[in-house]
Amino acid sequence: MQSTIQSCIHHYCCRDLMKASDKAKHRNELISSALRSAILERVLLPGMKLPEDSLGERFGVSRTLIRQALERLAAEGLVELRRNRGAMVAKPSLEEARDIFELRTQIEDLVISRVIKEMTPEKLVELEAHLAKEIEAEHASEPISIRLATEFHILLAKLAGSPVLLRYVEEIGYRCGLTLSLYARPHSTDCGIQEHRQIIDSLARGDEEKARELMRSHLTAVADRALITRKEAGPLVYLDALEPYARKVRDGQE
Amino acid sequence: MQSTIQSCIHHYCCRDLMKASDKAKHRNELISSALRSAILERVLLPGMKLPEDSLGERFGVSRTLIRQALERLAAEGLVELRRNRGAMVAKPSLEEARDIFELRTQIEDLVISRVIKEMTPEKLVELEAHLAKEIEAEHASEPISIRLATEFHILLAKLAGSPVLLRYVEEIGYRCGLTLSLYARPHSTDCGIQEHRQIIDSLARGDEEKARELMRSHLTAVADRALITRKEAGPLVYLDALEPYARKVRDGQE
DNA sequence: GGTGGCGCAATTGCATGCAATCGACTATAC
DNA sequence: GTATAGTCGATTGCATGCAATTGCGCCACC
Repeated sequence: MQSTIQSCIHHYCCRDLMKASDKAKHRNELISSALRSAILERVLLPGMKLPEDSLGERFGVSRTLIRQALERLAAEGLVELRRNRGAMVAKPSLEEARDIFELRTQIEDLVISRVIKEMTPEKLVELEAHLAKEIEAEHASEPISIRLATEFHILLAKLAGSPVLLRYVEEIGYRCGLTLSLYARPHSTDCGIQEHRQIIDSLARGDEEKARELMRSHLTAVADRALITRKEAGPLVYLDALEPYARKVRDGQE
Repeated sequence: MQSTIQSCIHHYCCRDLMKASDKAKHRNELISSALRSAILERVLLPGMKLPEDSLGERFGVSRTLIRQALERLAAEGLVELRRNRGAMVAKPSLEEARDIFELRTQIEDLVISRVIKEMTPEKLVELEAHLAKEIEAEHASEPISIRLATEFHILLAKLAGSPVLLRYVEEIGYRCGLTLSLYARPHSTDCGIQEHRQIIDSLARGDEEKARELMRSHLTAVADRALITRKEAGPLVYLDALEPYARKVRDGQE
């Protein structure tokens, strides 16, 4: 009796949705994604404490899942985890920030040279569409521009067609986003939409040398514009602004 | 009463060992390190199942810790984690293997240019010492040569003086080690000790161009030598050879 | 008034237990 | 004999509970 329903679901899954079940994410991944977004959108500021209990309550899950998410983010460098003293949003040092940008420059150089080898009209359309979103967000002066700018680079990595490359560009891009939120002036959203524009154009022309050069100077420019002085960390209290992120996870939305 | 002993230890720690307590690793990290070593030393072969229960029993801890370690290794790409179906040592595809080596080449290029800027006689001595270990291991034809070769590159990254760079070189180096164990002939331990020799010499001369060129050709050579045909995965049964690794963790050794 | 030790509250570290899920096996129908 | 449905054992997913650790405030003592 207890098994009939389950069996149906089970066999249904196995037969028709084999791939979907592989794609199904664990809940801890949903939570770490939510926290990642919150960090990149400056809802959680560097230095904020992230106690397992409160987070668990907010997300409607137990500390087990929260801890898994935090541990993951710590491995990515977005969160600092100190033994027996809890987690907090990472506060990368200026030197660390420079190192990350340097590494990013090096890696995205590879992205360009790969993406240009497999460029197609469809991919160009995708890039244009993303750029349009960036421009729109800038006009509305929405605070998600850092995230969108980061996602432009991630989209490039996706189009490069190497999952490995994508994974590292994502991770390093996120870390750069975090450092920007710590060091950059809040509304220096001139983070190079124009430069994204030029990169797309070079890719469209198939001009690899130019595209690589542009990407290199784009990234060093972003770093130079941003990494000047360190802003002091925001309030250490822990905000309710996290609620919308939690709601999405609780409702099982992406 | 219950608190006197604890307090003593506590205050002792706090006062005299502040740094040590920060350095103290969580047990899950010890476990993931142990598993990582086991994978790189071909004690755990690609495709082997890694059930939480058996591992927990062997390491003398609960499934909670094992799972954390596995999750970490999965994030690093050494382990594949399929929903509700457990973990196994990753079996990177040939294409993935190529991508990783390509990325590695790109990153280690940066390592060279940084390490050469901060080269000192002491660092050269360290490099020489490591090379000596490699040669020794080769003569004894010990099976840890893949690990040692990997650690040569990691040592370089350490000497580059960027924790961020070190972290990624480590991770990608480990993944390359894993792919080598899947694709390379077991005793092709000619994995370029001679080439390591030449790289050190170039670094000693301060010849950045040459060193970068050597590193690039070294890595592509390693990849080309190795990534030819795929060996079929070893037995899926799960070996007791893990015991020495487990013992170290249980005894609290590094 | 400053220094050093102790207890307490808050928080994490980890083990355990129960329910859900998966793959394999068996039985039944055609 | 093949194909489909149902069951079972093994294994993971997640919540909960208890013990250990940490930092802070309090008090004594110099």
